[in-house]
Amino acid sequence: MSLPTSSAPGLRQNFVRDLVAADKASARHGGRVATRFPPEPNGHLHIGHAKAICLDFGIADEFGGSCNLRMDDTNPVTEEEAYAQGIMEDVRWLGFSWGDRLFYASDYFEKLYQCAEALIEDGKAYVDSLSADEIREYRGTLTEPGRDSPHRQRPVGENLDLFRRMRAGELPDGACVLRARIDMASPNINMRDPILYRIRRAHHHRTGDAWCIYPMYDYAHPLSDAFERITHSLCTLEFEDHRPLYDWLIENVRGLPGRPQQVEFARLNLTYTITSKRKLLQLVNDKHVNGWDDPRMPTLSGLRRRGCTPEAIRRFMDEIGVARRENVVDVGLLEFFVREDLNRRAPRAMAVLRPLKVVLENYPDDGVEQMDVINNPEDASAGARKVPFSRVLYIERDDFQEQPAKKFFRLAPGREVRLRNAYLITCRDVVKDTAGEITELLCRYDPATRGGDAPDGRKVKSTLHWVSAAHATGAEIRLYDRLFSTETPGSGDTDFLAQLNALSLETIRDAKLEPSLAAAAEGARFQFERQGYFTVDRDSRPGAPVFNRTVTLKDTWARIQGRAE
RNA sequence: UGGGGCGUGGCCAAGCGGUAAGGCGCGGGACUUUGAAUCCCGUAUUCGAAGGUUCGAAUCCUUCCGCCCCAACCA
Repeated sequence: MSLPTSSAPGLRQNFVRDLVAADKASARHGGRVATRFPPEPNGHLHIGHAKAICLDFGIADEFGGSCNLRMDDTNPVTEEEAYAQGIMEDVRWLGFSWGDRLFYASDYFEKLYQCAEALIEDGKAYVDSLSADEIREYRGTLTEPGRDSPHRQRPVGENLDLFRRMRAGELPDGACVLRARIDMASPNINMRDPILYRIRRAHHHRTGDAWCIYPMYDYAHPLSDAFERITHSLCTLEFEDHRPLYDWLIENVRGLPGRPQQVEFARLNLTYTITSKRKLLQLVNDKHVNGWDDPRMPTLSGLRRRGCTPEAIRRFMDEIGVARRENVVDVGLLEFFVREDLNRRAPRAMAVLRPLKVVLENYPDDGVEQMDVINNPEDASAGARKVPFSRVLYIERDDFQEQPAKKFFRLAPGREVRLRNAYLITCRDVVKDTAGEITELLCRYDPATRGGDAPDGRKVKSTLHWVSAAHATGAEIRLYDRLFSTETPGSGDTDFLAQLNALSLETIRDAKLEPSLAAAAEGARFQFERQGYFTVDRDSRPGAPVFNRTVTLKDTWARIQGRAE
């Protein structure tokens, strides 16, 4: 009954796949598989949505089915066309295609309306004139049953007339609603005569002012699924309690062309990561970040700008699986896949974030050599380049310790190390200013070690990256460490803003880069030796690129600090 | 005695009556012109707990414990 595991690239651990496979095998939906990804265009997609996207499109892909992109735009007050456009861009970027199957729930408004009239005619829906407060009161509580509305027995003809007047705009906002007639005593609150339509005079981004009544999610969703002949309507766990209502509508609305089934799975939670649209919107609105695509944001556009690849995200989703269990995945796992992917494709480059001057006393004053450097040891096709070397260089400040700690292998007085792809050098002296700050290192190089190998076979314990001072390109580098927020996922309405301290952004303005990087194109990704992976930001200026750090090397800094102690 | 879900190592997660996959992390080793990567090896006598059924249980039954979701004219 279950299909071979790990057939498709990804979706390995996945109960949904087994379920769909069983349905397909038993020809439950005529052997068809049709899914949909139904975002509400009221914000931008984030990493949590990526799980749903990979699942919806992945399942369709795996079973030779189709996946529709449907904008769930039934609430005009929060939705905008610009968001819909952003959503499309993000889904495409992630690597999925909906072909010509782009839909809007608002396209179904007329159809949905006709279905509602039919429901009324069948005695299965009625217009309620209670106020919102009264409806809440009549609904009962978690432990007490609800009570029938005094309007519950309104005759069909009257319901029809009122509903038509609702549509015609004869009734003010809030005057009444259309409700399904199900069971006010149901233990499932969603079944206590749920509201199907409300009056809301708001401009809709697509239908304009054509409508003043709008369908509720619970009504529009199952019917939209049926209209599109969706077979498997995948959604997150919180909609579990809505399934009986979903099924009720599928069964009680006449003439539906399909009989979709709703299947729920657990949403993705990531440590340190905010995946609440409301909070993300607040970050944007309150200007804690510079827009939805700020590299600190967990939005797909933010991750993209930060240099994260869609391949890495998909691999991540494959690996975390799909289950019905609440989960909080360590963001380090996402970072692992970003590193894994970038390691293969990002060329290496030398960059010095916090420069310390090194003068090679025995190197000719005006000498310049072009060193041959491999672009990516993981990828021979990436080729090689020339990097200028001269008497005055910069190395990383952290790569020197005047009094080296026990496990510190890099440069120290009297010690010999290798400059990557260049020479072995030995530190002879330390120059300080009047304040005692180290201003430069006086070193000697071994002319016989060009390329980094000693003819006599002697070894050094460390290899440093460097940049020729006279040739260096200045750059601005933004370091983002551990994304977003320290708030514990799922902690609800805690003051997450107070915990944004991990939304750390350190900007280094005087970093020194090897000259080849001056012309790096926007979006290009590099691994700066031992500093992590960096991406050229769109805000770069000619000759002075701006880099965002995509992700650090595996715990580099923690290890260095830990071992240096 | 409201309803609906879920509990497998630090984090995910397979398993569906035959004697605990895999990934991340972690520990150890090899290699190394990035303390990265790569490559080996190790990492749950145990599946929330307690009973029971069975030759045999994480898988079946019973009870208990814990966690999540639901009372928007949001989705």
